Amino acid sequence: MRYEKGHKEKTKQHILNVASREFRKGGIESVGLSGLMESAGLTNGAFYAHFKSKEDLVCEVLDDTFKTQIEAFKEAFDKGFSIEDVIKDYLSPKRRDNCGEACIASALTAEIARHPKATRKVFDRHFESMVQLLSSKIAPSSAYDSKERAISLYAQLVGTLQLSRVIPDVETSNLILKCGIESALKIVSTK
Amino acid sequence: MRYEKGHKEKTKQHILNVASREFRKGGIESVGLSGLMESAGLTNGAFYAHFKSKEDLVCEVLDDTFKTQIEAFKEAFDKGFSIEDVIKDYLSPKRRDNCGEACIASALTAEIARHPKATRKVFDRHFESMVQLLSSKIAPSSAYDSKERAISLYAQLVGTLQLSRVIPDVETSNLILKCGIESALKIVSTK
DNA sequence: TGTACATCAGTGAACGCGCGTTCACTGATGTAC
DNA sequence: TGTACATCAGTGAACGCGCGTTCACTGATGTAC
Repeated sequence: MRYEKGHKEKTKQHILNVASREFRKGGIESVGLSGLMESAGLTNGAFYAHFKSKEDLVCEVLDDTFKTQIEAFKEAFDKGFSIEDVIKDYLSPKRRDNCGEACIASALTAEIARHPKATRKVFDRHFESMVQLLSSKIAPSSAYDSKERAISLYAQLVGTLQLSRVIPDVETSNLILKCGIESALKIVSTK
Repeated sequence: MRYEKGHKEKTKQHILNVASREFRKGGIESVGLSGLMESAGLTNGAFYAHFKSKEDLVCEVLDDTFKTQIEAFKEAFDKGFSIEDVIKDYLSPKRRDNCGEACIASALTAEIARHPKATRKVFDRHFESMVQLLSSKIAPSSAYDSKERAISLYAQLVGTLQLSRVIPDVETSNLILKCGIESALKIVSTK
């Protein structure tokens, strides 16, 4: 064949990576498929050799990126980073300012809430994994309690990052990050 | 004149109300101006008699709705409702399910973060008012501390409502609301 | 070994459609003389 | 009192443009005989 084995899979993964970055940066709706394929170094027509529709792409991006980000958290924990470290990294100015490389939930939750149920189920699946991972790192009193605190924590993280991004004044924005970290640390600490 | 005095102002306010609801329901980008004007009982061409551009409409909606919602909070407090009551109402299934009538920040923060600085400044102005109002209702240790807790609280509220909306499973979604309330109550309580 | 055909990732023009925006026009009213 | 004109909120067709999607085609390779 013209292309080496696994070429198509590589191309698809490349499109997924480019789409994930552009979605997080500009929102799903603002990304056009022609522009996206051009960014990926291909032409518009090739899109449908890889995906059934734009909504199909959204599902695949959500699945792939969320999974990757949970894996990254796991790796951080495996390397010895604490949940406190992870919180501080998540709510860092770097994450705030580089939306395209940051948490997909912080960028797209509100928009995906308006997508079809099938798409939201993909989100749900990974949300559950994320909560499970976070709760396993929260100092336990009981398993149930840890899960509840993991959910609160995740909501705090997502809400904080979003507010810090919308506020144009950098000092206020930094204060928001600081408050989010403070609150998140309280949530994970045993009392 | 053909129309009674104040007619144009009434029409403009009506367009603002319709736009606010549609923006919160479907996101700003998904709302077309022709459809919007039709929903308001007018034709597309009339739009530019009231607004300079779609972005101008976004600013005016943001200004008007955010102001109204802060007023509504104030009125609730004046009527004797506590901050705990307000939190429970904010994170109720009713607010989650009626996006078009709920908090504009929970619906549009992520999208507005991608809008021009001028638009985000409108958000900023009301965010500061909201924080001030909330902090005045948080049991004080020091004024600064109350402000920080008000910011954390607002981020918790926004993040929780968004996550509860994206999750299709109603039980999980209710659990998210419950966890958000729990965490929010901890933030406002003196310790 | 040489030729005819099958495969298939990617090309690029075209489809109908709705977008934000513009603008000449309508028509009911108020004003001037 | 009657007529001519100004006002102005709203109408509705039209603009160029980019959207998601379709599809006939390309061309390099592998396979069959």
